[in-house]
Amino acid sequence: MLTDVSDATTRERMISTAMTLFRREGYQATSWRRLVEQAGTPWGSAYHHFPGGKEQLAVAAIELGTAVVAKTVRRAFERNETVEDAVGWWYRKAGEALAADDYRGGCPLATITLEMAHASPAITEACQDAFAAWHVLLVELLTGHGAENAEDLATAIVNNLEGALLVSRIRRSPDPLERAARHVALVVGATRQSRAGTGERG
Amino acid sequence: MLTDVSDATTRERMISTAMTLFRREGYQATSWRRLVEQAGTPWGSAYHHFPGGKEQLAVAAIELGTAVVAKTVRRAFERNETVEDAVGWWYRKAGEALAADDYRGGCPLATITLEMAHASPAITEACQDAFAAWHVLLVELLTGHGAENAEDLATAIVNNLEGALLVSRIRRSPDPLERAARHVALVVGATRQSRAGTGERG
DNA sequence: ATTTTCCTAAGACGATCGTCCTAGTCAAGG
DNA sequence: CCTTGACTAGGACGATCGTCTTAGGAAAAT
Repeated sequence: MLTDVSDATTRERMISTAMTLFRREGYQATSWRRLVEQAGTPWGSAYHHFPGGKEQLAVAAIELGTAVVAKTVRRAFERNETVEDAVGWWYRKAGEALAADDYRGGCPLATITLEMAHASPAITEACQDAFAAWHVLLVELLTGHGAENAEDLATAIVNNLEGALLVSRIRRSPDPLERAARHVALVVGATRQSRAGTGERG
Repeated sequence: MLTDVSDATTRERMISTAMTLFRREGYQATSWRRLVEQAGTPWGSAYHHFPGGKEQLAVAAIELGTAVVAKTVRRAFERNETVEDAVGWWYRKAGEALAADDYRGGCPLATITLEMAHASPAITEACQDAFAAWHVLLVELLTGHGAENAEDLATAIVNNLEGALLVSRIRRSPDPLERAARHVALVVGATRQSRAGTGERG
């Protein structure tokens, strides 16, 4: 009853390609036909793997995007001791990915979120879950690293990244993202001062 | 030859409705037919007023959105003395408009920016001009109000608003936007402290 | 060998899209 | 009167969309 390897491969390639195309061009501009062509997956299998249609594919792609971002966040806090360094690493990684993709990418969920926020309940819910998951994860990591007002800080970190990704993308420049990284690092540092901590990086 | 009143009315209604629909549902989901139906303008006049097609309409709608936001920013700095109050007023206004529109709206340019950033050069350029105009305007107003690092501050203000509008919209809650307002006010205040002479302590 | 199950090929289907076109209305200037 | 120009009604056009269907092929199970 477990899915075949080949089966999972076709399905996963569709989801992965969907995430990429939704990120680059959005939901509406991504058609099944162009997706299967880019993914190299059989066109006849679309509604076999996704009987719920394009909407179901989108939900799966959103869940993948959620996991990918969450993984990046966890890695950022694993490889860096202070909150400033972790957030800076995360933002820098996002900027590098954006530039490497010739400013076609950005947040994997931002475009589809704005497009479908009121058009599809299923997609809306998936996007809500994504942002909620990121927020909870960030609060947990921030608290674990001794941050004071983790709720406010997590919101600010996500807000700044989303906004900076948008502005950097349309400007085709890493500048807004880099400014955002310095901005958030400064805010985190200022917050920590009130806590009278150690604040020395290894 | 100046345009007729009736002529301008039809054209302007089309542009205004386009701005609203592009903001709510994006560029791809907004068709000419639904637009003229909503605007109450004649369907046969679409390519008379916009021979450049939907793309030309979009550019006009983006320019309108640019002007509308710029007007709000100017008003914010007219009605408030301090930078904190001005930005807080702006953010609060954005949050009220978002909630009043049942969280369908947000930034009038964000969705179309993400959708068309690589699909249409004309629309891309219009969006670039918009963000550049906002940035220049903000730097000018911030500098006029005695802010120190106006470039960084303007970037942070726009980044936070764009991100907060996205997150508030998908969460259907004013909370991220309100947190962003407090966040920016705090940052502006902290920046002003350093201008008084006290630098970093540690 | 035969049945069952999973997957794919290929396209039909109706709907909707952006665009364009032609005939016609209407107001103003001769 | 007639002419001219701006504007509109209404639909045709080809393309593309998401969805669904039918037939067939390839393993796996019996």
